Amino acid sequence: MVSGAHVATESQLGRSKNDRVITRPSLMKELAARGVRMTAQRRLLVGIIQDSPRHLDAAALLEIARKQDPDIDRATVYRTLALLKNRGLIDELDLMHIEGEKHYYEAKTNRDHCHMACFRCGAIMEYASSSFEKLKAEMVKQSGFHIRVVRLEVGGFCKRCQKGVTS
Amino acid sequence: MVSGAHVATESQLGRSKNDRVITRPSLMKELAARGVRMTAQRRLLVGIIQDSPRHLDAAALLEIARKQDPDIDRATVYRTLALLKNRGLIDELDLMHIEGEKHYYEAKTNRDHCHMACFRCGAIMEYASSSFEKLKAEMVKQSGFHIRVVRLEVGGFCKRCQKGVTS
DNA sequence: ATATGTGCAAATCTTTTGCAAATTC
DNA sequence: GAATTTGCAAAAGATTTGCACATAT
Repeated sequence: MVSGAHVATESQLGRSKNDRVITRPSLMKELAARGVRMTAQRRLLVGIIQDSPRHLDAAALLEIARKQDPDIDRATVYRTLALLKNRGLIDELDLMHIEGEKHYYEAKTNRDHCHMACFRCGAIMEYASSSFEKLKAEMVKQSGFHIRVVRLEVGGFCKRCQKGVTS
Repeated sequence: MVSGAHVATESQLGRSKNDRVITRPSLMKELAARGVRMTAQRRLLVGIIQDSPRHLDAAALLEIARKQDPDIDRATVYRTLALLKNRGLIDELDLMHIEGEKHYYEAKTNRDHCHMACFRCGAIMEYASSSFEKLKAEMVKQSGFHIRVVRLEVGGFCKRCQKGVTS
């Protein structure tokens, strides 16, 4: 695939065709495979992250989780996120700090992809392409660096918002 | 330039040849061109950012600045960084949160480049290549997104640290 | 002279931590 | 039953803000 590229809004994630498809392996299975002890809270939080159509920050995740379990604590959310992050099961995003300094999370996908954040409307678009894979391969080859995590984020203005941009 | 790529440690920045050279336009001139009012503190802070061979966080910048002007305040540092960031004159980096949640800054360079952070030794390597430029061009073309800022960061293990990595 | 920038101190926002009680394997 | 996880409450780290005074053009 030479020019293959795919732009997807979050809700379209996984619906494109062939090798452009972005999928998310089951977090639950990955945790089981790693022999991680599962508690009720972990199952709840992991399930929410797995299924969320949008990128959640810790506060949003907590809020959603509390609908199921009002007693769940902020600290548990952070501890679970750390657990998942350390095992490489979720990616951490800033989304160009479009809103505060908090972090956003998403279940690791089969392909690394870029997040494009619109400074005007706040939309987040995802972009995966073979060019990105090539760039990564090139970096590895030329530097000998062993890549664990990649984060490519772009800030600017989406197509719709470009008209009338002043600042 | 097809396979052209350049890996540089921070101190090597700008020393590679031809179109691989990474340079930093003068912040001072850019500010003047934008008609920004210059104060003694701004000159001091901007000069430090311009000349620093390493990526500075707000606290480090403050500390260095205080050697020249012991009265300069943290708030001024943050306000100056915001000014530069808003005008697109500096880039903000996380360096994969290799050390806390703070941000690091660098004067905008003529070419976007990737930062590779080694989780073991903490080294930061920079990587610019035509492939990166191509990827950006492709994103713009396919999505219609107008790019203002790009951030590509990689975490992992540098060549030297790969032997004996367990976790 | 007027608009803008600064220091100070307090506030805010996000994330982390120590510890006793609860839960999992 | 031993080891791990949780809630709570407090702390920590990074950044922002209101306001009276100082500075730049």
